[in-house]
Amino acid sequence: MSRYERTCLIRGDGGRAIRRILDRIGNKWTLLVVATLDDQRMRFTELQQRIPGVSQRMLSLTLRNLERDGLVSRTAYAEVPPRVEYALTDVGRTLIEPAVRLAEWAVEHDPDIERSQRAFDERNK
Amino acid sequence: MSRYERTCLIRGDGGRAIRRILDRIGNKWTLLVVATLDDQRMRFTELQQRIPGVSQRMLSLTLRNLERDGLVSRTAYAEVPPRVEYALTDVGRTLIEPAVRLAEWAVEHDPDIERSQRAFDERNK
DNA sequence: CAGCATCCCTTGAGATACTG
DNA sequence: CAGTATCTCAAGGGATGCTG
Repeated sequence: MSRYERTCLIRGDGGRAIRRILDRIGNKWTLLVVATLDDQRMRFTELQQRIPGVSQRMLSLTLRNLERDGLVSRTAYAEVPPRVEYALTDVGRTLIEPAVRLAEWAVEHDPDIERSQRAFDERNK
Repeated sequence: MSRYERTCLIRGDGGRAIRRILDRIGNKWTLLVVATLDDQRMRFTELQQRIPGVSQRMLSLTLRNLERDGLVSRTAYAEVPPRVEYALTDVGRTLIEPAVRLAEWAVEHDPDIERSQRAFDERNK
């Protein structure tokens, strides 16, 4: 793939492709939920325990959006007390790979970036 | 790399790694600017023309943050009228690869996702 | 247990006007 | 040309309380 073709994938259609995905995963909790469910299917409360800092409200909203997008499946069992299990779908699992690439980039270049920020702030203070 | 190790890259440190990168690139214009600069170094106005919809203010803010992070270099020439050129740094270029992966994922799975959304909305209307 | 409803505050981002 | 300064609005997200 040429350089032009690569960036066209991002810039194509006025950037709508990249916008759609960032609108989905760019928020605070989505990728954390997906990564947590990669281990195993899980109940609501367990998910909340494994994701430090997430509120009931935000976990609920995040899961509903993921279900709507077809990345997570929701299974409610007719029991008392209620039991609901969430799991990644096949499509949801395919998101892990590019997300991990991004995380690798973040971990690898974070020192450079922090150094650059300090230098910049020093120059412009 | 095991499944556990992969997702730990995302979830590690309470999700701070993924948060840092999403705070950087998750906004509306950053990846578009980076992708546009992948072609060639470019002046402010040219950049604005090539990125449909970006305002002067947002382009300015986006470029300053990218410069602060060390992903974009800014070169001002002492001329009248002023000329300023922006270009990707070496670190900035390394971001293209994972970003393209993400865009590929978006393009590939967008039909699935839109179908899932319509079905979800139909069920819950 | 697994949530929804409400309130509130902060941030992202657009529009407009001005400047070295 | 290449920005900055203000203003404004909408969305994201936290805290709290309630419920089938």
